[in-house]
Amino acid sequence: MSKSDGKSARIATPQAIRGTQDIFGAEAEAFAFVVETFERVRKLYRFRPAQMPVFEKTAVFSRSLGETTDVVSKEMYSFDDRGGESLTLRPEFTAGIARAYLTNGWQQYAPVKIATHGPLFRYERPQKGRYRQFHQLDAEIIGAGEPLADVELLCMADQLLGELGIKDGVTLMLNTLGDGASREAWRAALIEYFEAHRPDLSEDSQERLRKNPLRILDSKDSRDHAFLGEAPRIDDFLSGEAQDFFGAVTGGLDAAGVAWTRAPALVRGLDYYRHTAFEFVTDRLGAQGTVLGGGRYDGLIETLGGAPTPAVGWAAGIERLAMLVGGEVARDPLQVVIAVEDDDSIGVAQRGLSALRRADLSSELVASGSPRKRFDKALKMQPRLVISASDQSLARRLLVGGNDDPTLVDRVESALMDVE
RNA sequence: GCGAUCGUAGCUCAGUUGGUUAGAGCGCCGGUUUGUGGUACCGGAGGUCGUGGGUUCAAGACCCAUCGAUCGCCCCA
Repeated sequence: MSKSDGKSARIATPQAIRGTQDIFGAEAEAFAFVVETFERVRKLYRFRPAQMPVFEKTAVFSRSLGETTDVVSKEMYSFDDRGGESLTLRPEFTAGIARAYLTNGWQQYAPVKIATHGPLFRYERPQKGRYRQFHQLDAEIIGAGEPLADVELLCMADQLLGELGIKDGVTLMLNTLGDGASREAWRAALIEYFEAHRPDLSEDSQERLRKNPLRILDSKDSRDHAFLGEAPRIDDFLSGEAQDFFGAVTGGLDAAGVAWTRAPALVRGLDYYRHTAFEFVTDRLGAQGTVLGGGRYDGLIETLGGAPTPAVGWAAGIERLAMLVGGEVARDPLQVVIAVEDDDSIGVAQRGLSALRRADLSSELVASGSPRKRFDKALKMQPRLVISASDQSLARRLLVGGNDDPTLVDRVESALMDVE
């Protein structure tokens, strides 16, 4: 076969799907750090681990999120399976957890604190910190109607951000949407108010007026800003109970030493939210400012056919948290490298490598390339200790670094005791 | 779904108003040197210039389309 034939037979490498990511290197270290930190904090707050399927019957999401929301109407990955049933890759955690709570009888554990994390899917235009397959941390308390639950969740979120070392520049924006009656009265007043100014609103907000009037409040269009100051405020529609509830939440946060800022225009995109709504926001991620968000969703379980059940929860984008953590995450240090400086010593090197790893010492072997360059190659890997394998022994050792853990040498010696 | 910017070795980038065989640094591989806190020198491999059309005697460069990335809008974590 000629050379040109070989070229024409070349196989094209399939591309990754738009909006998906291959995470490696520093990004992967940061990602893992976020998940590990979440797991640790999760245990401190005694949230129970749970795993839900990545796909559900489409109704799980369409019913709970509302048919008209953008998420349901144009952002879901839905498909028919071989049996003709419409399934959907989960665009969020909450609906699936609520479904699992009902179908598995988790009521018996109520109030139950659940934490999970994993991939979510939304068909959106990708940009910084926003992907079609993205990953979230999630914490929920189901079956608890007390403001104490809201406070616990917020404390947990605050501590998580603290332990990730990213609290600088991140603020907790807090609001209440009131109970169902408060929320509806406020919503009606907002519609009436904005309807009167309809012709002067931006095109987007005219559309919002029809689909999601609360969202006009955080419009970025300057044409809308003139009307926001005079707009009806939720505080004027709160029932006594709703006021007390919010007061208990803010009081609890103050007692716990969690800083917060009242954000009267903060609303939730999804209809099932009541009472507490919150977002931890930053100005360091461009348009994707929300780093963690959630609230109380007392109405959700009913929309899935369950008994009225109070619940609160939050979710946080792992990619966004990882970006804030940035390059501050170091890889786990490499403890030992064995440089095989002549090929006759490969056997003793392999025996030594196994012994080191069984002794819980992270180790690598350098046995390829020019033998004379292997020691330099080992040094370049920045281990704590380099062992030279030559003349069929592991005799020569070099500690790398000034402030070494003296026990490392002892551990290596005892691990290698039977090798030579 | 809308608008804008950008796609050249593994990575970061250069490539003049279109003009021979597309370059550099880093990284990788090999040789020599050094003989151990990351040496120095020499050599080598590696590119359908995102992809497909078009204009032209001639396209990495210009035009169109497409795919992807980035930054906004929308939406949302």
